[in-house]
Amino acid sequence: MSRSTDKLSLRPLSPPRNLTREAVDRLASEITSGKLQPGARLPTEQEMMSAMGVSRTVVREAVAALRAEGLIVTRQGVGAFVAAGVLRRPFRIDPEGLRSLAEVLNVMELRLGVEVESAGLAAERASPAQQRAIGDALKAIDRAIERNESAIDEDYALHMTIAEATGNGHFVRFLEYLGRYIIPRQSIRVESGRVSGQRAYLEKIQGEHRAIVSAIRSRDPAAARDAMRRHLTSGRERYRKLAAVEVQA
Amino acid sequence: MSRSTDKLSLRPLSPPRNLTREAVDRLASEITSGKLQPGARLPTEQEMMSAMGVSRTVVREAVAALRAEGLIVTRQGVGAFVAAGVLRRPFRIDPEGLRSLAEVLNVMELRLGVEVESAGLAAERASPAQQRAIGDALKAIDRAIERNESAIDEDYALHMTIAEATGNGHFVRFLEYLGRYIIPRQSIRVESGRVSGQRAYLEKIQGEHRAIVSAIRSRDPAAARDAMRRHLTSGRERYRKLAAVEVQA
DNA sequence: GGTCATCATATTGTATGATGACTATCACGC
DNA sequence: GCGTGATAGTCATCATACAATATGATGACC
Repeated sequence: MSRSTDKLSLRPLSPPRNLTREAVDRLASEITSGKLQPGARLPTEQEMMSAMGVSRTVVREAVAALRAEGLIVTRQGVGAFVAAGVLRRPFRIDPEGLRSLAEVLNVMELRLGVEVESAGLAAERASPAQQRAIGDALKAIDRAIERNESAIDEDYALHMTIAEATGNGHFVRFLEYLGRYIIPRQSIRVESGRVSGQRAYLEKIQGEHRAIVSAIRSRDPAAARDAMRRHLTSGRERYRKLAAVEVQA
Repeated sequence: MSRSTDKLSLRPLSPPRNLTREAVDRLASEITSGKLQPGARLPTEQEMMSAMGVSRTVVREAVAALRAEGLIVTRQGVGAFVAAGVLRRPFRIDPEGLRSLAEVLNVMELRLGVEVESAGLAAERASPAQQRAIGDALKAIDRAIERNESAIDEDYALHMTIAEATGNGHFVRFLEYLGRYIIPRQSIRVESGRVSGQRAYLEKIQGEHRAIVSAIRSRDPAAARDAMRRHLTSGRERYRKLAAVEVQA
């Protein structure tokens, strides 16, 4: 830590230029830019080799990568073709972009939209068993607070149980996908914060949780949505303040 | 067409089992099953070769595919490792699953959550230029209706402009991803429906659009959210009825 | 004239060996 | 202890060869 290189900032240098990676990018851009229409045939491996000046290994690995991403399909003895469903590429959030506070907040906004609807649908549809699961998840957070734990996992579990109560698997999967981006960061604050304040903070959050669950119990979608919106909005504010403190520290 | 092969049910044979594909599946299952924890090191290429009895070409292509999917990362001179963000795999909706009406409705629900929030944020944040773009998109739909067109593209464009007005790129990208799943189907109805009813139907939808845009213009997030919710909810109902008719036909 | 077997050719799939580049590790000298 | 250099392990790339498959042309057969 005492090294003087900290302030030198002679980093990124060059991103380790990797031929395969380069080839993948080039081909991908040809496709996504529309130069190669869906169904169109790609150049043969030989042509790509000479065109890009690389060996067949590189070309084949690039093709394998694009095939894995679903961008192209290959047929032995025939050639490689742009996949018909290019437009249906997976939705993904670049983890690298999450370095900045703004990006994290952006993801939280997306999550908010999904979770608000999730709470509303849960209020409409939750089965008795699901209602029970939600109640159990709520109690689990209580117990974790009692044990003076951060209750991160239990918190995530509650949101997940609510998503499951929508009966719509997409909500669960989307939250599984997004949740991981958001939750871990929150642990930073709890761990680094003063322990005395943590308890009060968790109690406040738990109050918001109770409002959500209560609305779901009474089958009031509008109230459930409002409660979830308040919960996530204040959570976003908490995160924003925390991050601001961290930056200046 | 008069051939009797129609009833023979000669299945498309077996999906051409190629070694690379097989290797990818095997490795991927090792990872997603948790046998290989994030950060764990994979066997060396040589070990995988002898373990699976394939050539290095196959191993390397499999590794390239997994790297493209973000499941593993390779470091030259060191080895291949399970990516730290395995849990953060891309969110994707299996197009095959969309055959059933229920699945399409499920996707529409997810979209509703995102778009409702999108409208709310647009009402809060839309810049003058973005407000203008939204107004233009609305007028474009009017003109399309005037021309007796289905206005599918213009409809999609309006939703997109609203998403852009959130200033949050994730909303745009998410809608780009989801939109394609939903919109195309709607065209079926319009095209197959009686033309006389189409006009009235489009006017009704356009009324909903106007309510959304008006709320965004007056910077009323709650009203914008409500209007968008009504629009998409009734859209969902329309689709449900239509699909029910189609099935029995 | 139409159908089918056969062949030539093009292309992707797989195998193998060699070489270069990068990294971690450890012995060595200071 | 700390930097230095040698060394071995590993992935990255290249080159070549052969196998498997698809396509179109050609010709035999009825």
